[in-house]
Amino acid sequence: MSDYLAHLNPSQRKAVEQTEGPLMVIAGAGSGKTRVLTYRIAHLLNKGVDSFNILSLTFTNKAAREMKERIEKIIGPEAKNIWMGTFHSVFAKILRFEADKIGYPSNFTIYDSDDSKALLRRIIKEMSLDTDIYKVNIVQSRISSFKNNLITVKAYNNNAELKTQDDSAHRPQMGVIYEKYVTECFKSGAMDFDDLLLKTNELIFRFPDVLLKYQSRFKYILVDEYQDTNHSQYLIVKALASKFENLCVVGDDAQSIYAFRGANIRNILNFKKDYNDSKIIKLEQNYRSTQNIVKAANSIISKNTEQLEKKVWTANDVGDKIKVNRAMSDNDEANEVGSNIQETKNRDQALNEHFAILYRTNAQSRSMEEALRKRSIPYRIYGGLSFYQRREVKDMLAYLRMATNEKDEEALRRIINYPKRGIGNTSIDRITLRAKEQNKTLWQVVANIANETTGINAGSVTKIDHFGVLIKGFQAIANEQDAFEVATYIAKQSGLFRELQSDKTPEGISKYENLQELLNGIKDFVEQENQKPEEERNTSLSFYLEDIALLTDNDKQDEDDGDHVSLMTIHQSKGLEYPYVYIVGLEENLFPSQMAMSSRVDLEEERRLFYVALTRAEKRATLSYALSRYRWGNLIDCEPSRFIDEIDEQYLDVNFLNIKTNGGSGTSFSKSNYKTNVPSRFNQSAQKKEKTPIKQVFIPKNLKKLNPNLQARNYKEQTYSTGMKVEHERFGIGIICNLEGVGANKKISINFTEVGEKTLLAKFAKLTILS
DNA sequence: GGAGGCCTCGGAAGG
DNA sequence: CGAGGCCTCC
Repeated sequence: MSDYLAHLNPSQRKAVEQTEGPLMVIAGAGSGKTRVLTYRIAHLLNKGVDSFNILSLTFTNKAAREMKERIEKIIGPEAKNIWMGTFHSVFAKILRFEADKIGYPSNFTIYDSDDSKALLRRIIKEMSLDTDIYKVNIVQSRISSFKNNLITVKAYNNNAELKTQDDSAHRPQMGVIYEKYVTECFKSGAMDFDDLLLKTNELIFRFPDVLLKYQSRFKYILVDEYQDTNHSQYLIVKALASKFENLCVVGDDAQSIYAFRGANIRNILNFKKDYNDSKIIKLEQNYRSTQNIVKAANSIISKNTEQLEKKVWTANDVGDKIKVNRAMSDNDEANEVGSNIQETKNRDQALNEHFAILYRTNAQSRSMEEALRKRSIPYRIYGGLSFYQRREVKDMLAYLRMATNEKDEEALRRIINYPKRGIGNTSIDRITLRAKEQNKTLWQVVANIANETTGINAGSVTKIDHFGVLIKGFQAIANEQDAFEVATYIAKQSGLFRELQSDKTPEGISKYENLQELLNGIKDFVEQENQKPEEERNTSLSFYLEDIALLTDNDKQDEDDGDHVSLMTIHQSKGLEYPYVYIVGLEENLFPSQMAMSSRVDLEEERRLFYVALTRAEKRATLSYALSRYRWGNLIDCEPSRFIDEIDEQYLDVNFLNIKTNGGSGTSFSKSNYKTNVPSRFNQSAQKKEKTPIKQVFIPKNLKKLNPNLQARNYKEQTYSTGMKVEHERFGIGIICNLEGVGANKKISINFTEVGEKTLLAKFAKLTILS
């Protein structure tokens, strides 16, 4: 390992050797960033730094894992002691350790965004708010941005500006929703992803001794993809590094494509101001791409106003010019790509894995997929629904969660009636109401249902009681046996296994297989733990759940990695490289996205996205657009993207004339063209919806659900006879013309004045007897 | 209580 | 067009 410095160019070498003090490395695309990071850590250890004193933060598990593997290769098992992981996983670990200080149990649940959404949906509904205005996605991203900017509920309520924003977006209840959401999460012993950062901030700012402990421990801190950090992450890093200031951040402002989810590009642009005696090293030599690609990419990114100055260059061949293709339709475009891949494979003897097709939106994958399938070219689509987000997997995990954290309300709601066990919405609403009245958790009511006054009928009480006993049984063994034994037991006893096994549809079979796969994963986990020395070993279910809470699809390792063409969104392609890259759908309103057109800031992010796309290519890049494409079932006309015009012509190989349709000289957009006076996209969508009549008038709809008395009245058994005049909520007035069956199955036929004859079940037809 | 039809709405995505 | 939440109807 001693000659590792010889593998580096002068700037890379400086970045590795400059170990003391704040350092920012601006790493251009393809400039050997990962190499620098790994060698830097190796160098620290080589110099005698204790591996326990190093903290290395990344954004994805994949990046963390890869780096760990590479470092292990260089320095051996010593690498295992380094704290290396994503922001979320590292701070979740610390939070579990210090949980009691902020009032959380150490086995707190981590709510994923589906859990958060379900909770928010319920809160909005309970408050009887207009769901067209209080859209879950908007509310969620708003709360997320509060948290990522350390705006607690209290801070929100003291912040006139934010409140005004929400008021003018017709969402004056935002603060109340936020407050309820936070309270519910806390009651459930749950943190969402943003909490992992927010609570870490709370922890280190409220408890100086805790901060000092970790400051002293992490003498050397490295942060990868610094341009993607949000404010919350920025503050944590700053606090932890403030004792030793041996902080090395690596990033590329030109590749910042996550501002939309809160990343703050200012963190990288302001590094110099934040750390007085900081050094900045630029890695400008690109080892990946041809000259044409590098220069074309530079010519695009130069259109952005705000960036750190750097000159990315390459010593590689000039290479082919960038091809621009035009197609009549999305399918034509896909066929062109398909046949082009076929030709290239034949001519250059390229493998499938040398090709990537990149697009702006996932919906574009379908036509590409068809074109490849037609030619029998193996492909793999990346992205889509992650394994852990699949319904059947989440159902199983919900059982496991209930077994370890009984307060977890989202988990309870998910499984209380799945598989079907006859506990319906009415019962659940009554349990909810009782829990509210008694200030208990749902589980406390469920677990003791026989002694709770809920108004639930005896039959349902028995069913709920059975459910409670079932879960108690799971809880009892959760700490006694290892995760795999517990999970297998739960899969059988809960009825989940039976439920999925009985479904013989293709989807059902695949669900069953997914459940099996989950169990296999748990088995692997247990086996891995068993290989560890006894004092480090932890095969418990709760430890398993902590382990996977922060995993995502890409983290499930190497599923059949045959030779295939890769299809993915540009966002997913970040950090990857391919000899041949096709960037498709270069059309106005698609790329740049329609939603990014109204502000310069958004448009610049789209442009950086294009920069990322182009710089994935090593040998050849091909751009294409279609003149028409199906979007949501409609055929629409398309115009070529302004981004094509923005590339310096000398690097382009345009296969037809007249691509410029924007009225002459393509590069002459003025700033005012991009910028209209739309204050924010929140306001925008609210204004659009203003005409919608406000639903709040119909409050009773929701009240009824929560008020057992009202509900009971409707269900009261009534005696009907033929000839009676009755009124139905929806069908209006009618005369009973026939009665059939007895008790619960009694059916009533009614001849309604307005809608004619209907047959209804007596117990559900909410009839009022008129005469 | 629950199966199935209706309606709505749609960005990119890490943890 | 397609997925998923919601509502209806038995």
